[in-house]
Amino acid sequence: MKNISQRMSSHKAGELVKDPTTLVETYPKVPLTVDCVLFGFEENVLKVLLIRSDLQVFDGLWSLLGDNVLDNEELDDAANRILKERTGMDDIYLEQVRSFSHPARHPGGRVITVAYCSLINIQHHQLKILDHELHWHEVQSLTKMAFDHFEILTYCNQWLQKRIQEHPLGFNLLPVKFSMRELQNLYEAILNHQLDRRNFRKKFASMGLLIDVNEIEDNVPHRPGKLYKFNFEKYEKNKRNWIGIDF
Amino acid sequence: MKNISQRMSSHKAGELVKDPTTLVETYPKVPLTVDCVLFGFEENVLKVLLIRSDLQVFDGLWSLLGDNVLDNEELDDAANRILKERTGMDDIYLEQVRSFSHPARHPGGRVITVAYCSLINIQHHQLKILDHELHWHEVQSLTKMAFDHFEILTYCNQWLQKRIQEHPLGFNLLPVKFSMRELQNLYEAILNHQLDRRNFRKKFASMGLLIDVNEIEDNVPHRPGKLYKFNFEKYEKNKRNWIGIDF
DNA sequence: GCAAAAGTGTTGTGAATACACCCATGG
DNA sequence: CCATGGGTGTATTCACAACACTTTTGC
Repeated sequence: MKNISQRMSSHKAGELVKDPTTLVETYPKVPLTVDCVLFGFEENVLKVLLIRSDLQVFDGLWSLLGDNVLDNEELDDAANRILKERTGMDDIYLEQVRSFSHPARHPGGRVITVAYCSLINIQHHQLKILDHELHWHEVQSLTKMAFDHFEILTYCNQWLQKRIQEHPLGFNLLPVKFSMRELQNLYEAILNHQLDRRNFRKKFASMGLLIDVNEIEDNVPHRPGKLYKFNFEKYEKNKRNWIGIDF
Repeated sequence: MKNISQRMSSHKAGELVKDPTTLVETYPKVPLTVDCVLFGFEENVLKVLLIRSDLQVFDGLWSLLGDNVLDNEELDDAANRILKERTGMDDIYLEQVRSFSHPARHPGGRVITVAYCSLINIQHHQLKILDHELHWHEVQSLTKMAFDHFEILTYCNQWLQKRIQEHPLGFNLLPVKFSMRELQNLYEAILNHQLDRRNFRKKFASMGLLIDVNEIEDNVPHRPGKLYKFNFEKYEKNKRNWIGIDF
């Protein structure tokens, strides 16, 4: 396969390429997939939606939800399509994380994949995941998966840990109305770290991004907590710009 | 082109795929390139290394340094290869940023590209860039480029702004020995923001990651500043783990 | 009244900010 | 001696961390 130096020497320096289509036809082509890491939160545990691998070499192992990218399909669209096919939902938080390209990552030959993270509220789509091949798995309990999917999951989990500290992603995993306790449980589960309850509440109170909906928890065997929803509009308006060296 | 539902219906549910190679052969294939955003720093200005596009439709426009990914080549390797071909250097800071996949981003048809950022010290490789098609361009002065490269550059520039505040990347753009003034100029150029000189020095002093090499600047028309080098070993040992909500 | 979690305030410490003067060097 | 930028210190403000008691509800 030609690399750029060889191609460049095939036409005179300074001479312009008139037919880009012919040029592109000389490029090697690779099979490209998107793998979605669908995170959810249930019973105070961070979970990920997995499917049993249908490859015999990975017999019994779990894999991420992936599919090949279609002709002329944007990667974002491919990820949204997979999400829709699996959960029936659209308008879901979804973000590209990174590409994985180890030549031997797929037993069927060279396949490059682009990992996407999505955070979904498990309550909101329980209907579609009755398919017995799909399963919400505790993130912490996984060690081995099909392909390089464990590596991808680990990377996305770290990405999520960092991301959730700087952006209000967590609210996508919670019900629209949630208690402070639920919010804190979510952060503790994702960060895998205990947080001081008073300081946590103080922090969110001082941000002024939670709206008290004047409702309280129901059916709890103790004093019910107040419910809040997140003020996405205010957040979008006041997004801060970071200046500050910190490492 | 088949998507996953169609493929899945072509073999019985529960039946395992025995020949992954045949499966992969059914995947659509796309031309894949890597584009390197090579940042440099000179005359207190952030620059990027560009080449004149050799496509006629982009006549006169500048483009990033890119090349197609070779068969069985890792993306990281492709990026390093391009870097080596263009600057003659290896062991350079290089990181994958994200993929760009708009179907019409390349006039020759569907080409997906993965953007990499690299930070290089302009002084260290002046020899190889005498090629008249290569040029260090001020990042701030660019508005229009070939392909979607202006979009990629803008994205990478923002990525760099964030990254440099949390990781000691900046030192890759400076000479091994540098003055506090040079360091601050670099940060101000990248962040596009003035910083208080005393607080900047205090911050870096308190981190304890700068080694005083007991040398001073030369040939400056004023009191010469002390020179430092960055203590990469100490940084690697003490890398901090972030816990803290901030948005 | 007991268990269980909600709700709340203060204090200390360290970091970021704002700000002004003297010093060393070259010309 | 003058111009230029190097080098330093302090006071204030703010954010974070640590920490304990009272309140409300279900049972």
